[in-house]
Amino acid sequence: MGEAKRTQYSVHDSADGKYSQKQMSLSQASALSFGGTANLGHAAPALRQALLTWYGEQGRDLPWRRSRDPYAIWISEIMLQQTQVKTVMPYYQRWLKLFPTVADLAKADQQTVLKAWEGLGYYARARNLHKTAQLIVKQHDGVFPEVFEDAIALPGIGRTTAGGILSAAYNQPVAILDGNVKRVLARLVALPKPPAKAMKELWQLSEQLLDPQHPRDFNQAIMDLGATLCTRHRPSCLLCPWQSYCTAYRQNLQSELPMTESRAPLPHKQIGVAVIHDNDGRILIDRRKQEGLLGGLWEFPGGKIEPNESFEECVKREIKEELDIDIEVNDRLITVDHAYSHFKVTLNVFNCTHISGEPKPIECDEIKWVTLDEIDSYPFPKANGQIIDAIKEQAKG
DNA sequence: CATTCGTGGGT
DNA sequence: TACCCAAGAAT
Repeated sequence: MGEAKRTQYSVHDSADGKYSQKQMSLSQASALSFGGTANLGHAAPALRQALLTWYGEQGRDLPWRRSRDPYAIWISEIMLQQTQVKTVMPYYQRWLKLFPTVADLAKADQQTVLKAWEGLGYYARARNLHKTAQLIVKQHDGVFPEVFEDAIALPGIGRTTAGGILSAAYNQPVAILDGNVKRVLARLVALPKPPAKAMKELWQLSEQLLDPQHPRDFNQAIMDLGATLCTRHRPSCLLCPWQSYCTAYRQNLQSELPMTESRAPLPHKQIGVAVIHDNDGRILIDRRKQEGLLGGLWEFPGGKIEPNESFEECVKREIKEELDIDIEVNDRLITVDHAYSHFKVTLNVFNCTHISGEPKPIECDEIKWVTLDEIDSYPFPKANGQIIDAIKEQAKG
């Protein structure tokens, strides 16, 4: 190789700035020839063997792995969607004590289910768990379905989750493609594009590699590999059972892969929020509609500020529109900044006094006046926790 | 195929 | 600090 091999250029098309800017040499870039089905068929047996041996020695001891109960495994798979193991652990343990069986979950009311989920985020997962539990009781004799087509037809269960459950609970040879597997495979073949742009190829790879003799352990093992060694930052390649098979490692690209797509900055919204007090020491809360953001959870009413509007005007207007009552807007209680997955908010929270009118659920499902003792039994979004703390603090002092 | 869905942790 | 990302699914 001559001088050309050190030629620096962006692998990505910087013209549209879509991919993050990372530099690599021409020889490295030319090695990124993966397109379509990778030729890993011949190496699959050796890859399986190396991975399973490593898993036997270094695999994580996780509570749901000690169980073969499809219900418990299902719960864990849903909780683990876009959520780290460490975060899930306490929720998982509490959940199984609250709802030990599918039947227990099915007969619970949604508020109890959402309260158990409170703080985990992506609340459609909890609503779908509840719905699906009732479906399993009614349509599947109370047992999580063993047929892939039946499983993936259930609310909240996609291809990866179905594969995760069927392989873990029933040892079925069904492939998975979660964040860990995507990253591991992207490095293994030095995938020359963001995983999101190569889903078909990655699924093929996952299916091709899956050990038909040990699907349960293989799927768990490849996830462990991604979670503990083949991490996003500073991967431990020297300890990796796939080191000698890994194209990224061979090309010293492990820190550059997988490729990422840069995202537009999140929009920021200013929200006016009302903590409405009545004359009996109660506060008004409302339950959000089932669909959309934070569906089914409780909140303090309010809404987005309009151009050339003060926070006080915003709060008074929103409360009139949403509840059809008149209030007096008093002092600012607290200001809460919070980031959701696709936008940021500042909650400008004001103490308010109920003046007149019976509140109507115009843009929500339900309204309640609650005391500070009762409020803890309602599921609230994370950002509202600070507001509740501030109200309690205010009541003390 | 792109967007909408939470929250906590890491850099 | 600000941004990225984590055992994804639904629309």
